[in-house]
Amino acid sequence: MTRKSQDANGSTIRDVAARAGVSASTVSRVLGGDYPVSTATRTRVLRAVRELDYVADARAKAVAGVGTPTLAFVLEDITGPSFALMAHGVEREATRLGHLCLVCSTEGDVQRELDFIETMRAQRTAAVILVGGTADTPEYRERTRRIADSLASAGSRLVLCGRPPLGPGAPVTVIEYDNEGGAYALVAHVLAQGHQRILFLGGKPHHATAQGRERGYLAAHRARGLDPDPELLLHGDFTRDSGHRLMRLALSRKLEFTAVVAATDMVAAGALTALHEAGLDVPGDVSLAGYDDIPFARDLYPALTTVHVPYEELGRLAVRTALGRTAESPDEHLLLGTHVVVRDSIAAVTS
Amino acid sequence: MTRKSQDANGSTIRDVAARAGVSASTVSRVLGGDYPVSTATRTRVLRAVRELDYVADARAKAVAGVGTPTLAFVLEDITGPSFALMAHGVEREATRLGHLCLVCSTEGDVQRELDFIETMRAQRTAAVILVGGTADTPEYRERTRRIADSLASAGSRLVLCGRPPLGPGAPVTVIEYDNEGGAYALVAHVLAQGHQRILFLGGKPHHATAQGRERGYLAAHRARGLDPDPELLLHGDFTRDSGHRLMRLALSRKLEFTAVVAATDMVAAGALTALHEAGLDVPGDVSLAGYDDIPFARDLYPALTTVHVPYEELGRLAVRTALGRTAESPDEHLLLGTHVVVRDSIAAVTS
DNA sequence: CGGCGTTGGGCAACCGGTTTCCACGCCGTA
DNA sequence: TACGGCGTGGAAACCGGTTGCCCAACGCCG
Repeated sequence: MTRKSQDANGSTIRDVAARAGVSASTVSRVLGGDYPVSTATRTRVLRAVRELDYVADARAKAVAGVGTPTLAFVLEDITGPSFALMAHGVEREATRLGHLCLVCSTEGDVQRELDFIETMRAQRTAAVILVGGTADTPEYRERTRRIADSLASAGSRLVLCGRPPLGPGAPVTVIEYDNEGGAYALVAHVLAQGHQRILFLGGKPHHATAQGRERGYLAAHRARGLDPDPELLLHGDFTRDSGHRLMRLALSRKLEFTAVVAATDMVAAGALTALHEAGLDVPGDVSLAGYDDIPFARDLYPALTTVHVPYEELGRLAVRTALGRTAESPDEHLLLGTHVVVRDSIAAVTS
Repeated sequence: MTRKSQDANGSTIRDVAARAGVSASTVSRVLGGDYPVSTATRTRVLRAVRELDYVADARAKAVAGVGTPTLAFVLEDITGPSFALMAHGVEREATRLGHLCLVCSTEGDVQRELDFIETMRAQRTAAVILVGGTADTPEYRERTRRIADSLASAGSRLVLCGRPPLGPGAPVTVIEYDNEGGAYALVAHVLAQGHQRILFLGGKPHHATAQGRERGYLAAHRARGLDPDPELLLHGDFTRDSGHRLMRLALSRKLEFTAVVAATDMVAAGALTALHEAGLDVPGDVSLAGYDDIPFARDLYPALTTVHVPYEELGRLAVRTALGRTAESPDEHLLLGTHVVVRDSIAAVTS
C-alpha cells in the first residue's frame, strides 16, 4: 500500500531507472532501440533490467501507440474440424504478421457475438474476423452492417469468412468459398455414376451455407433434366448427430434412394454410422458423399468422397487481406474455389 | 495531424465530454456506474456517447487498473481434436469468468513458446495455460520453472495442462490426467479378450504422455506375468500419418499380433485405414484400440474402443483453479481419472 | 434567515509507458 | 579563448482513461 515497488506485480520502468541511476526516458530509449545512448549507460540499464526481470507493460505501450497489434477471431465452436482448420490458418498468419490473436466462441448465440464484438472494439483490435455461416436475413445484414461501420470508425476492420456478404458499400472484407458450385460438381459426379434418387441431408433451411449447397444439389439435377423428389430433401443441422438422426429417419420411412449426399462431412459421418448400424454396406448398398473434406474424411470406411474446401487457406487469406488493405483500397470480396475429391464411398449403379 | 478528433480512430472520452459540455471525469462516472450523477447530466452524456458511438479504450482502462482480465492459452496445434476440446473448455470457462482469451500455436517450436510466454508476461495476463505433452527432461524442468517464477513475480500464473509437473516448490498449477492408468486398464481389457501378442503404436520415446501410456501397456502385461515382445513396440508420433505408416511397417515386417493398441485415436485412425487397405477385417482379423476418445472415435468403422479423457473438463478446470486460487493457497496438482469405453473394435480371440 | 449536510461536478494526480524539447558538457576549430 | 556543434540524458507533455479531493449550490431544519 506504500509507494509500490516489490508488489506481486512486475517492476515498472521507474524501478529500473532508479536502480540504474538514470531517468525513465533513458531506460525507454535503450530498450526502444534507435536513440543514441552511451555504452556505459546502456550496460547499466540492461543489467538493471536483467536483475529485475523487467518487461515493459504491453498495455501501457499500446496506449502510447506502440503496442502489439491484435486481432480477434469469433466463431461458433472451435471444436468443429473445419472451424479448427480456419482458426489454425488465422492464428498462423496472425503471428506471422506479428499480431496477437484473441478468440471467442459464441455457441451460436447472437447476443454473445454482439457483446464480444463490442469488447473487441474497445480493445482496438486491428480486425475482427467473423467466421461460420448463418441465416442471411435482412435483420442479419442490417445488424452486421452497423457493426462494420462501428468497427471501421474505430479504425478496425470487419472480415466475414464464409458468411453472407452485405451488399455494396459496407466497409467489410468478405472471403467466401463456393458452396453451390462444389455441391453442383459433387452431385453431378454422383448422378454420372447412374444414381437417380439421391437423398440430401441438409442443414438449417435458412442457413446460407446450407442453402448454397442445397441449390447446387438441385441445379445439378435440373442440368440433367431431373426433378428431385422433395421427399429426399431432409433438413437438420451440420452436426454428426443430425446426420445420424436424419439417416435413421430416412431408413425408417423406407425412402427409396441409392445414394446419400450430406451437407457436411460431419453429417456424413453420422449417416455412415447409421447405415452401418442398419447393416447396410457402403458403397455396395448405398453410396455416400460429404462436404468439407475434413482431415478425418479419408479415415472413414469407406474413405469418403467429398468436396474439398481450403479452410486453412481461407483463414490465412482472411487475415492477410484484412491487414494488408491499404488506406482506401476497395473493399475486397474473394470467392475461393472448391473441388471434389473422389475416394471410395461412391459406386456406380450396376443395374 | 491537428489536435485530433475525427481521425480514423474512435473518439476519446474528452470528445464526449466536450460534446456533452461536462468534464471527462463526469463522463467516466456516468459510464462507470456507482458515482452519483444528476439525471439531466447523465442524459446529456449518454446522448453524446451514442452520437459519437463511443467506447472506452480497454487498454487505457487496463493501465488504470480496471481492465478486462485476459488469459493466454498456448498449445501445439489447435487442429488436433483433443487440443480443440481443451481449447473449447478453456475458452468457455474463461468467458464465463469474464476473461478474454488469447491463443497461440507453437507448432512444436520451443523458441516460439518461450517468445510467446514472454509476450504474455508483457500483456500482464492473469494466467498462461500451457497444454500438451512434451519431453520431460531436466532442461525442460529448469526452463519451465524459470518461466513459472518469472510469471509469478509479474502477478501471473503458469498452468501446466497435461504436461509433466516440475516437482515441489514451483509456483505452478498442474492439471494432469492418468495416462498410465488408462493404458493399463485398456490393455488389461484387451488381454482379457485372450490376445497375447499386442502391437503397440507408441509416440515419441521421450514424450511424457507417450511414456505414460507405454508404461501402462507394459504394466498390464507384467500384471499377467507376460513379457511383451520388444518387436511389438513401435514408435512414431501422435498423428494419423504416423499410425498409418507404422501399421504398414508392421504389416510389411510380417510381425505377428492379433490386436493393436494405438497411443492415440488419431494414430488408431491411420492404423485402421492401413489395415483396411491391406484387406484385413477389424476386429475379425485384428482387434484395435485407441486412446483419447475423440468425438470421431465412434464414427470409425468399427466404432473404436478407446480410453476416455475428459479434455474439455481439463480445460475448464485449468482456468478455474488458476483463477480461483486465493492469494497464497498451496499450488495445486490435480490428476483426473480416465476410463475405457468399449465399442466394437475389439473381439475375443476364438483360437 | 443562517448553519449544515448532501448532492453534483471539476481539477489534478495517477496508471506505465513514449517522445519532444531543451540543457549541459565536451570537443574541435577559428 | 571564445564559439558552434555533437553526443547524452533529463524534464515534461502526452496517450486515454480513473479516482481522490475539494468546492459550489441546494434544500432542510432549527
